[in-house]
Amino acid sequence: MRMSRTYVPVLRETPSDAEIVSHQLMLRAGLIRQTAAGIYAWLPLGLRVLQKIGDVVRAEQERAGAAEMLMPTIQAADLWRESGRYDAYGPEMLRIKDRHDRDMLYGPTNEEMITQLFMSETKSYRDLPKTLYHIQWKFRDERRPRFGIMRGREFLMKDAYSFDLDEDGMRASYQAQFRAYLRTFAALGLKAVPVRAPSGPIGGDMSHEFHVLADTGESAIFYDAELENISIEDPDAVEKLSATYAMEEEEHAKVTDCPVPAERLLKRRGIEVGHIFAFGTKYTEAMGFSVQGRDGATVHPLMGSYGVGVSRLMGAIVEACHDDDGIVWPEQVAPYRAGLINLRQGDEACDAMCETLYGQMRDAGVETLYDDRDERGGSKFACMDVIGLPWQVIVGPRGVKTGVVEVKNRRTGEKAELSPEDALAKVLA
RNA sequence: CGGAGAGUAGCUCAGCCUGGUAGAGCACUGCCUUCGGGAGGCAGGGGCCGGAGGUUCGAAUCCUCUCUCUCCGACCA
Repeated sequence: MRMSRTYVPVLRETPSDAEIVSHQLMLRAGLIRQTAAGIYAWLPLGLRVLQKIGDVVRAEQERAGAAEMLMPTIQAADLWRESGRYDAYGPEMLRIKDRHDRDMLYGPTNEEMITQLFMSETKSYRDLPKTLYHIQWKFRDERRPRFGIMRGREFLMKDAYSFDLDEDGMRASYQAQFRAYLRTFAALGLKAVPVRAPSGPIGGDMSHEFHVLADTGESAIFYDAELENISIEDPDAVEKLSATYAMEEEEHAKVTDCPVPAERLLKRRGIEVGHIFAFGTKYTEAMGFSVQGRDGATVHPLMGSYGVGVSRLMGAIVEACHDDDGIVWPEQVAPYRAGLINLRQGDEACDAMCETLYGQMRDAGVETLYDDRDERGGSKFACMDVIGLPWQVIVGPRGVKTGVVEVKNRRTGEKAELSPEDALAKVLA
């Protein structure tokens, strides 16, 4: 994409109402703009990142055997009356009326809806187990939205729902998602710690929060240093992680005899990006969903639900991946792989070199953002650094004379003068 | 929802206390000089000073109400 064609409103100054660095940088890099309290528009660059995060999430859900679908954002209040949550939910739920004065709502989550959809054609134990998910916009009318996209009112979330015949099955579904989460966060280049979550009507070991470690995280977590030695490649990773001490500050405070020796107990800050829990028959009972078992008896399937804050993840990634000059995107989610900088737009030789390279990069499958604007070099450098693409290919009159371009790695700052062919190879590798 | 603060140019902000022709830097437009890490000069464009009432000869400025946004706290992917 050419800068001259897209919309990337990079800000030189930090907007005054952005408090944390991820919010500041997302605004400065032209990824998002706020349109109301806690509600954001995703500009071209921001949308690309959002989609890439979604792609990673999808790949791991697919691997875990969860099938993607898509449920609506607007739901009927009657559905929520069936589970009793319409009255229980409180002012966080955005309630609206349609033209016929029917009570509707903008969904904050989808347990009722998935149950209703799934139960209508599911009558036998042979139809289980199943895990379905979607990636959809949610709305929760937070009392106080803050931290930019991290605590917005409207947010993009992956939520999966599992249905099982018995508790062993539910546990297996839960663990499959647990594993998928470990893989997902690792694939995004993040270090995530699964933390035993307080709630969970089923029991302490069936609800976990996943926290991305970042100094600016909202919550403090305590965990056994041993946890960091557990590889997610380990076939028993889920069991081992589940058995390793990790608690949020509040819960940790309640623990009277912590099993971890003081020198092994780490305190870190984290951003909650995922939450999984199993809740059994709560909704299947309330909504009258039962299937017939092998023995002919009817049973209520056991459910679990598994959320990932897709839009929040973007904030968490920026929080974890930036330096003084701007964002430093992990390759998997960078809006483009490379930025092509023409230092002398309008110079015949520079333009020609850039156009050739741009075409070659495209043909080689390198997603490229070409800064073809008539701007000074210095401003293009700064702009590209803020945006934070993994690679920069810099074409200037000095190098063009001798047939070389400069390739810079955004993360390491390493620069090399190379022939265009070698530059392309470097960016590809 | 309690407490605090802010709304003036696209962005960052001054002006308000003490009422009297609406400002600066950056950004934007044109020209010149520049051009390898957010250059310099000259000339321009751009504002119902968040909104509504009030006080006054006169309100960005004082008073009242209201809307919006931000921060702190209690709640949450």
